[in-house]
Amino acid sequence: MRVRLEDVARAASVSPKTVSRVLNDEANVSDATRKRVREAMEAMDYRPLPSARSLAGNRSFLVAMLYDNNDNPASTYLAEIQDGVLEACDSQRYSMMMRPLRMRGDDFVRRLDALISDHHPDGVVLTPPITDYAPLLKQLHERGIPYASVSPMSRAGNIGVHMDEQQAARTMVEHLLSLGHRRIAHVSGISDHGASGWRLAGYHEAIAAAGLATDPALVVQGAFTFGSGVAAARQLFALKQRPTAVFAANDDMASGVMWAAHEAGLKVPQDLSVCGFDDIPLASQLWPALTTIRQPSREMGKMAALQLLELLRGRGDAQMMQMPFSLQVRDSTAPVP
Amino acid sequence: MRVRLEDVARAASVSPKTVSRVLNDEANVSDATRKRVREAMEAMDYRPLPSARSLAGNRSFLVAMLYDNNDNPASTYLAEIQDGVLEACDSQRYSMMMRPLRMRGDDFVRRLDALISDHHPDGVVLTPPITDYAPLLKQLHERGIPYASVSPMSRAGNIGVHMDEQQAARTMVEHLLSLGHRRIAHVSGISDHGASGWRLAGYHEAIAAAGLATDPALVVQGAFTFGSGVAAARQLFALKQRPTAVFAANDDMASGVMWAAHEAGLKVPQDLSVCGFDDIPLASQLWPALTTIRQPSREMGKMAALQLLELLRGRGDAQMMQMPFSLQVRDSTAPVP
DNA sequence: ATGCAAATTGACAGCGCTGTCATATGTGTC
DNA sequence: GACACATATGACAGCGCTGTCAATTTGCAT
Repeated sequence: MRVRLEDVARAASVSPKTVSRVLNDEANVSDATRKRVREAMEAMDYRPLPSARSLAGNRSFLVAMLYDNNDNPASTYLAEIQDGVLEACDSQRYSMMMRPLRMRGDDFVRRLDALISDHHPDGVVLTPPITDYAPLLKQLHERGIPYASVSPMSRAGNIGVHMDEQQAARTMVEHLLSLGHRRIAHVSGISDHGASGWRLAGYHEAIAAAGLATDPALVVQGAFTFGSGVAAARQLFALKQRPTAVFAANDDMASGVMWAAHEAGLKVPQDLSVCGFDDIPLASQLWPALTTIRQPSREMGKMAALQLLELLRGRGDAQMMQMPFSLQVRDSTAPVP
Repeated sequence: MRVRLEDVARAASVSPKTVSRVLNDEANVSDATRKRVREAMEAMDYRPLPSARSLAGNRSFLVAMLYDNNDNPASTYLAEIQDGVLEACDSQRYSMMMRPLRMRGDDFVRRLDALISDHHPDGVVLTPPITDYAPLLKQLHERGIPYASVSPMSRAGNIGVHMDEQQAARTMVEHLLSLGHRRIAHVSGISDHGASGWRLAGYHEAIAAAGLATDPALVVQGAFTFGSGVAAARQLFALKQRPTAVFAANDDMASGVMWAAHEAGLKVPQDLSVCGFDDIPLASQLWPALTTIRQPSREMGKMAALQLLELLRGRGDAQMMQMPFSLQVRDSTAPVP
């Protein structure tokens, strides 16, 4: 039979309520009693029943990780974040649940409400691209659900983690500039993903800082997919003065650019330098291996979740943490011919 | 304030117990009453509280999806299965939870027990490679936890889905044979993954059926990683009589083989045909695009979960379903020179 | 109509925990 | 030593639902 809180109480010769206090790290338990109870719990391998705790305490010990699977077909990026969030939740004996949530569709609020009513998460972790969707944040506020974001930008008042994508993009373009490139193209992402804007801004910033003129023809809109990278590259290669380097806003599109280069008979990196963003597994498996930006996704998920849990515990010191990126120079970028 | 079962009961002029019966699709409720209760639920947008249901009913409405993240670093394969499982669970108002579980380590049973005691899943979905790990299955039986597998083979008495990997591998090799290849190599996977054995068996079967002698030098052990594919290929290319085609047991290794071919100055597919297994996104993004086997991962996850839910509902008609595979012929395989 | 089994409905306790509030025990002050 | 006050502990109800079992109604053969 299951060991209940009452059993522990009897074993430790205290009231059930005191065991409950120890279980929840509440104040007003003497050190001696606390120790005795802890030992009894340990000895009996006591495991509180989540449903009973939830019912009585009106909290679920559940964190939901929200993601938009519409524009994010089964990406490894999300899987890594998930891994980190899970690790953080486990460490504090919270449960974690993945919940897809399409931004699109007018029944968005209803679907979000259903999600909350059905699962009662104590808090949620938001992942790109739904970190900045206003109706979502508004609804979470109204429902009183705390949240933390894994976000491409820092937003006042929010907690979670962010990586300075603009700075990362700028660093990437500066790498190309240092190799002597002057005609540097950019393939941008879906415009309503925050990330696209920041990466584009970093590109512009670097170009401007180098004293170069911006050529609108060198910026082509993509959609974060392999195919859109191919299409964008074809467009770029058709220019009278084709670029000597292409910076794609993610690795999938960069792969597409490389594919199109093959197709056009351009050798990478001899004739064309190509670089991406994200460092997906594919990046190091391509031939040549792709120069890209690496962000610590797993760590970001973990940190964001820890911030959220901090908030749930009532401690006020949760914050927005900045995470580092790193430039991965591989074989797809080389000095300008 | 939250709408409770009691509120619905009052609105429908029945006892709470009757509402409970309707909620749980139990027998012995007249059609008229059932309809009236359903309408009241609908009108009031009633959502049962999971924790109360769990506590009173001794079931969690939770399905855990178990995976071994040790040899499966953030793969899209798992993400797709997860998607399918989630869809199935949602459709029956069950919750779903991902739980990593390393097979390795002597505290395996303790970790599994902790997982069960902490979350109380009503059932679990097993994913490769832990579908056939005997201590796991034994422990699940002892704890009385039903499970369904997404498995590379059919095991008597188990429920879930399986894909005939041996047949698929055989089909792939037959494709190479039909292109005229006779010296066909195989790069196998980690030996304690069930999948490796079945794919290897399919390879042997096809070779034998074609009346060819098996050459042990043409079968090289890999580890399902890109790097191990490179290493295996180098070994194969060093043979006096090198193969004209390589069938790798998964796409990552096939990519490695292609990389090594580049390195060795061999053109794919002119000088060497290469094919893989799984159809990961990378497969169609490689240049040349990879010929491979596609399995309906998402659908498999969904079906496995539905079988499990069937079992949980007490209906006895849950079974092991066979799922179809499809040969994706792309650009990495061509007639023998 | 009458009796009897089957179908339908309801009363009530209790799942394992926590919130509220009362009680007991210690601590410092003059 | 008497008092106020803080700290520590416990008694008890109840969270929202379901299991058990008893009560009632219905259907059907007589």
